[in-house]
Amino acid sequence: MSHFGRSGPPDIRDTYSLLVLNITFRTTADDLYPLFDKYGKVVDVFIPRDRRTGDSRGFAFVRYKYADEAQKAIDKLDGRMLDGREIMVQFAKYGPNAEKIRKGKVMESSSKARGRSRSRSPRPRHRDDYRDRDYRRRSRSRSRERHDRDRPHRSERERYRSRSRSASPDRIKDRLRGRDDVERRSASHSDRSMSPARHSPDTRRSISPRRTPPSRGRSDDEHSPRRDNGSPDDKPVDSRSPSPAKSDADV
DNA sequence: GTTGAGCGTT
Repeated sequence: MSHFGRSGPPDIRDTYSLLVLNITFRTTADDLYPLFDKYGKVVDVFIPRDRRTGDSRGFAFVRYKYADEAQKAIDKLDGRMLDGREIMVQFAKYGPNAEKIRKGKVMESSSKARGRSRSRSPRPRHRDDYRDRDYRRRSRSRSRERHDRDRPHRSERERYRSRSRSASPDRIKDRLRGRDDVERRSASHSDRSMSPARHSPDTRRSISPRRTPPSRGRSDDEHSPRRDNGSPDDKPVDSRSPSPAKSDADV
């Protein structure tokens, strides 16, 4: 898409990766290519996008063939106003495949680079953690995260349970309230009846398209569809010392 | 329709 119609990285043997930050969410590689290409030979321009929405994340990667050109672009494009926003251009530090990058230059597996890389790593673990979180959360915008957190969406499962009223622990609570339960139920009924959405059959489907799946409903119902259990054979260590485990716990 | 610190893909 953003690779000029090509797929995947073209070729990174001796290219300098530049990181462009603070760009607008509408900025595309095509917009950055002519801008950066003016200061040097741009090998490729890539803009990470969200896999869910496909929207730009707000930064792009520009690959230069020579460092002098890249440096020049940084000096010229860094701080430039783009679409009403000041963009920041700097050398990329971490490669897509954790390759050895020095000063934004992508070098092949060099033995000497490895030794130096060790002492030249001020904060490598910080990045690893960030990447893991990124893949899991996939949320780039902090505001959005805060927004989601603001909303105690509770687990969808809990919501469903409240409506289904088929929970065992809830039963105890209901008994304590007794009449409250009746009233609540009545209100729920009234509320449901008042729901105009019920009028539309299409809306009903929109309410929970992936909820209440007759096929895998059982699995989703369970809090832990995947667990270590199931195949104890997978853990030979347990079989080796099943007894001492308790001893250690006591101590 | 929103957002704004950061580091990447078939």
